[in-house]
Amino acid sequence: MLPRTSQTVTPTINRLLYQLTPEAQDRIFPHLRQVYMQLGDVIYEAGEELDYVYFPVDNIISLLYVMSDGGSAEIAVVGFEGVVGIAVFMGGESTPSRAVTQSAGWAYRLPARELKDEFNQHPGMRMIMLRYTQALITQMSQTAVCNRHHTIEQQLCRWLLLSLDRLPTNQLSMTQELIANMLGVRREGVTEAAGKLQKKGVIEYSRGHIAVLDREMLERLSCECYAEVKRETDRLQSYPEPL
Amino acid sequence: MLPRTSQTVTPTINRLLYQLTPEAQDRIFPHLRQVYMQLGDVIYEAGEELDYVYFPVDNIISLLYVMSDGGSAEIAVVGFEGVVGIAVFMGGESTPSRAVTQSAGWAYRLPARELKDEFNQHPGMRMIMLRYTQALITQMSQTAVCNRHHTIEQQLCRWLLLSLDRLPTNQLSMTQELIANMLGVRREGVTEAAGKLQKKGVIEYSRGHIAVLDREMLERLSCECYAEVKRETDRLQSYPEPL
DNA sequence: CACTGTATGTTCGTTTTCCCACATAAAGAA
DNA sequence: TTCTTTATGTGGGAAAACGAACATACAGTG
Repeated sequence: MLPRTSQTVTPTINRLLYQLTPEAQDRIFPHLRQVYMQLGDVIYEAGEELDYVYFPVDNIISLLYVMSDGGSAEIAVVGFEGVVGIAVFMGGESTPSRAVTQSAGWAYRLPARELKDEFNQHPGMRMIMLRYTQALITQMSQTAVCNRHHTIEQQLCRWLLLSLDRLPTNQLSMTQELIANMLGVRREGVTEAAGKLQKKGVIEYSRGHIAVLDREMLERLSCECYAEVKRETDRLQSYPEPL
Repeated sequence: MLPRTSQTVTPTINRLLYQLTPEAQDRIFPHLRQVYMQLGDVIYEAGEELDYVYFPVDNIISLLYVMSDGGSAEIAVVGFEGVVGIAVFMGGESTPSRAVTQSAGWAYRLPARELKDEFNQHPGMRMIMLRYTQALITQMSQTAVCNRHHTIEQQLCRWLLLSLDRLPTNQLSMTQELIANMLGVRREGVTEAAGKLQKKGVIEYSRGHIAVLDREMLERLSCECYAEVKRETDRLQSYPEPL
């Protein structure tokens, strides 16, 4: 049996939706619909036009880039702090990446049209979405740097922390094979890194389940990339002036 | 003496400024000022608030991420097709990356305030800026993937092509040391890759000067990342409907 | 219970890149 | 010219990651 620790966050609603003014909430909420996403569900394919955007609550979506030779790499993850489908308001309508459910759970679905209208007509929604987009850009940049400079073990730590921050528990349902796809490395590389972490008592895992036992240690073993992204995301989502 | 080929593009004005409606141009152009940037000039530091944004004309700006241990990696380049300083309208005011002049030349400088006002008040400017930002996101994502999966030689080809597309000539003034900083690899790695390319007759170089002799071959030797970014950027900057 | 599919562990040789040290050579300054 | 700085070339050893093949071991199914 895998041990549990007290949860650090209990997401009940999406942070972006929460930040909306009451008036904006009155306009938007009627169009929201709760949807449940299973592990592996593809939210959208590369190049696909989006009919809906999704505001995760307790699930995690992975933005994955898949190359023509089958190689892949995760460029960012989205949880309750963000939204999936920024191409809707950025104007491109689609992106070259794929969005896959990395952790099952609930999200709010909003018709693209509604978001677009609110975005175009109300500076409040615009500011929230654009600041989040900048946070996403930061995450992508940092991923690029991380891919260049850090070891698989460091990246695994970063990845676990990113997931942990978006989940209500310290438990992840995820095989090493899938983690390898996200990090864009071989499965064996993840096995080795995970083995080391387990030996150190940082995590415990078994057949698709990972429990984080020592989060502090995990942060120490991670590269600076995790903390950098977290700091910048927090900065961008704490508003000095009221909306 | 390094040979020259006919130039493929002759940037005379920035593409984003060019796309503005005549009315928007009337509002914006009076605030523009031409500035010359020397190789190595730092446009802004990580975390620095921006007073101006810059629309390159025949120069190239590199968005560089520098880590605490001194390691670095370029996450995107900006030329006449774009703008430096998206944090101004994205709302963050600053980014964790540094902007450095990678190729000397002229750019238009615009006070951040003017851009912000136009962006907030006119959908035309908004659409142009946001679509460009999405193109930039694409470039960053692709860089992340490229860093993970491709060899130094492939990445060097991609990098040369990105630069070439933004210059009026086939000549680059750039040492291998600097290229190594951009790619986030060792100088020796670049020396080796560049040596191979020269042996193949694709490029010719000498002490800080590189001439591309066979662009077609360069594209063949590059990974798919170059073509992907170019295609998506072109898509995002060709507007199906008029502004 | 045995069976089967899936997740993880392990090994070996190879490739790529890294780190370090030093050699060579061109460009500019004195 | 000579000296110095800077750019590039080269080589040896180490580390990290890769590719492939195979071993083990758990979980769910019948």
